[in-house]
Amino acid sequence: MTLIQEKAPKAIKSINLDLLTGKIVACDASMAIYQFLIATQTMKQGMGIGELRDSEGNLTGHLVGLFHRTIQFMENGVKPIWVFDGKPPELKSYVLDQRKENKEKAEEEKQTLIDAGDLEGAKRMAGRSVRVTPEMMEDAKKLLRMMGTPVIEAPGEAEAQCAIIVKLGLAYATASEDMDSLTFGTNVLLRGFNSKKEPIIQIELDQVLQGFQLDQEQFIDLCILCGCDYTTNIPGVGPVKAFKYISEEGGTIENVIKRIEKENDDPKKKKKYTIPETFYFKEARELFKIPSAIHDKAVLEPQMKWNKPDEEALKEFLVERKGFQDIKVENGIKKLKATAGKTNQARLDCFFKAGAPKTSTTSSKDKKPATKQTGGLQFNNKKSMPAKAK
DNA sequence: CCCGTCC
DNA sequence: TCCTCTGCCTCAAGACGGG
DNA sequence: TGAGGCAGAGGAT
Repeated sequence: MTLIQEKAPKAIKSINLDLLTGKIVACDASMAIYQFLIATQTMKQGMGIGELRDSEGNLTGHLVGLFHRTIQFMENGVKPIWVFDGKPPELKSYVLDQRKENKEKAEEEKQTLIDAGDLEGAKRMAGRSVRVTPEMMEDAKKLLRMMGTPVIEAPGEAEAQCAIIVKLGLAYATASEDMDSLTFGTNVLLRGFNSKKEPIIQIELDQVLQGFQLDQEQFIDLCILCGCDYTTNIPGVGPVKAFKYISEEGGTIENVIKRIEKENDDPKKKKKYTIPETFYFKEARELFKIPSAIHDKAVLEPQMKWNKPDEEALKEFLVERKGFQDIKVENGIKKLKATAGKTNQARLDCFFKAGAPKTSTTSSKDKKPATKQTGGLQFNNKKSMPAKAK
């Protein structure tokens, strides 16, 4: 990320979501669900950590979050597709085991802190111990389908599937916090939905590549060198060295390794880099180049239909089973219905300044949002475009 | 705007 | 000696609406 | 999980 700010500042833009009116956005569902669950945790005096639950004790924070965010998208004429994870690749199991272990540790730690009366600390730990069960995923899919929103079940990682959808031209951008989407080749990445305070950041892949002077394959190797979920990296090599080596050695890790080995033999150099045996860069590279995902446009396209919300089903599910207040559900449905047609017309603005969103190229130290940005998911309905005096 | 509440 | 870079630490992480 | 702040090792000067 800091690399991009440095070498390709033009790739990064701070935007308002209403600039995406008329566009389709592929959203990483697991990521959002996880964030919603964490954000809805609260400290309960004398009772530890509180979460949103239905009468049977199942967590419901993710449903609340998805319900509202989907409505917000639709109200602004942005059509979401929610993409769910399938099976992670084998190479990721090390990372996943690690995370599972951390979660278990955090869970114990949380309990200890609650018993000790340290709710602040317990809340921090609670955030790390959140676990999303298959049932919760199914609830989420059910809800979104009832809302008339497309749900795609990826065979592999959602990130990868989102990127493929965008590459096929079926969506404008991927919404995720994870930079991996760029490695998978999404043209545009939108991030910052996880924070209600910060603005949305748009990152354009072609601008990144241009700034880096790399092609996509070289970029993949760079990302692997910098460290990814699929394999270890080389200790001592961070983003800066990785970029330097990749740039100077023709953009392949094979060449970088050759160079490192040569420099290791050089007695003048003190620093020796050891390439770990577990540096499975070739396998990782393949996963980025040809990820497990639905690549067939003809299979994806029919799944991408936005339907009217199923009012009866939503009430039954959310009110009867999940304990939502019926007035809120009704209001939500009303809003959803009102968006019919709204999503089909691109903003007039877009015709004038084709695809060039309000740029406030966020260079790292531009201070905070200059224009009192109200928050990630709020939209300036006025003046979002400088009217483009013609 | 702040902060309690949503389930 | 200074500077650059990496690695380790810590922290925050939603949306709504009433007051 | 990521982003910002800080310490220390190693190279550059």
